[in-house]
Amino acid sequence: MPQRPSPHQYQTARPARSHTSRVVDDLGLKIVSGAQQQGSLLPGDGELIERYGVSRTVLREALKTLSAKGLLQAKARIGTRVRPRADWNLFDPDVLVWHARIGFAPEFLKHLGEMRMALEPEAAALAASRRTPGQLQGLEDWAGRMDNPDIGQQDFVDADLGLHLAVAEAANNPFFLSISTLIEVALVAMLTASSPVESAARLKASVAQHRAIVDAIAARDPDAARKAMQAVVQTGIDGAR
Amino acid sequence: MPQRPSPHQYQTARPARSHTSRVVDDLGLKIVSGAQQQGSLLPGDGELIERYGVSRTVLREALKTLSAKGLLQAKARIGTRVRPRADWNLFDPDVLVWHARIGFAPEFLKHLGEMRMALEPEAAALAASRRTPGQLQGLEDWAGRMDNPDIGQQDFVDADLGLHLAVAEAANNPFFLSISTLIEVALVAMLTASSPVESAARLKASVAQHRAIVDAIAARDPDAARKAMQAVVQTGIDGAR
DNA sequence: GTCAATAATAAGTCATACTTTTTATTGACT
DNA sequence: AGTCAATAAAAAGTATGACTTATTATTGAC
Repeated sequence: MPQRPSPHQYQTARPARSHTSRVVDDLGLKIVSGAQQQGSLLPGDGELIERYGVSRTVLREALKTLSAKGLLQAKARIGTRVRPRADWNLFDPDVLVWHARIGFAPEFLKHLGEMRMALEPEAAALAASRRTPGQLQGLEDWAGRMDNPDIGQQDFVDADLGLHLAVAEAANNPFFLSISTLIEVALVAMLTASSPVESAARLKASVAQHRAIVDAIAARDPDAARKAMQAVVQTGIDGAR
Repeated sequence: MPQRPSPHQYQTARPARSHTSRVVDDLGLKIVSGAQQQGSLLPGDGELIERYGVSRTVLREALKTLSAKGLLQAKARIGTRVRPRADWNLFDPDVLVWHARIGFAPEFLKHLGEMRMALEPEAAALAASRRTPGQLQGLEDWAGRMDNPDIGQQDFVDADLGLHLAVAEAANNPFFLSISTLIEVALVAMLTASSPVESAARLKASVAQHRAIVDAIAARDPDAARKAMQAVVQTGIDGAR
């Protein structure tokens, strides 16, 4: 049973409101949600052109975009099929946001948590050995923002997210940059799934956990950084139940 | 100094030799290789249409595909720019294969190794707790194939790759399926970078290491599986140095 | 019953004209 | 001189219609 979608505004939310992106968005959402099933054949151009009230040009460019993300495959004489989920590029920011928009099924939440547990602790460990002085300063700043006692709910989430993204960046490995949207979606998903109003005690504990990550990175201690991040991610997973 | 590209045939190698895919391929390679620099403006349609000898339709669909992968961004009145590498979807199979085709810079090899080290041990740990009987059988089969004393070079690589992909699949988490191409590219990269003819002793050691992974997964021992996979990946990284 | 010619279908391509968005320029007005 | 709004220009975006190619199913000869 999917949780309700969160009101969070994802970075990926494109202001590009062209006809093409409207069609991409709607079809992408239909596919990810299962309204257009895996392996199924899309309606022919004629029907889709009529459904969306666009030209063949727009429709084809939209299908090209979805094909590029692994969601569709066109074959002559057959038509355009929805590819099996195993072929989707789940790390694609759009695909991730579509998953977020349909609400988070517990199963999906679990899978997201497992990815965070694989990636973020390693990112923290790498950051500990490779962070630049400037990156460390950025991390300290984010930790400082979280530590503000009368911080609002939204600002806390932003600071939390900012810190995690800063860790990923400080790993100085471009692959960890590519998972920024995954971190964003996963973190927001877990915070959304947990109680909307966290107790002051829990907030304080969270701040301390995050501070431990930054301290370990400051001390250039990869193992401590990894452990500290594992604790944070585990807390997030537990909170989301 | 990039290593030479390997002769390996990647799964992603599309037989789709349409005009569009030719343009996508060529431009994608130019961008990834840096021949078309990050942040730079692409030539106007007129010039690209002439360069590739295609229609505007084909050119636009190619640009849409590259935009979908995060490589390009179009803005009215400005033109189409190559986005900074931080925005590329490095997990996209095509983007990965383009990286492979230009040869592996030591830096890129290091980053790939770090990703493997983050992902594969966790996949092995998850597989240990979640693998189905059928998946276990598949793993045993791959290990058996590697163990053949008079196996050829190519068949050994195939079995090696097959086993790693089977572990990722047995994690029963769709995100780990999405990194199949990453595993493939990284593994081939490391085998390519290491000595082309491995000694019999090293091959035997490799077989034993892989067997340990399968045994741990069979025994439903996540920690042992994680450790065994870490050893394998570390060996690959060391060999590539 | 096999196999090759062929018909049918949907994707792919081309050419052209037009619309919208965004930025730079121009020129009036304070 | 400096501000600001009207306007021009450039490039992306959209629309339309006709045509080509690839692939599969059908047909018919052997």
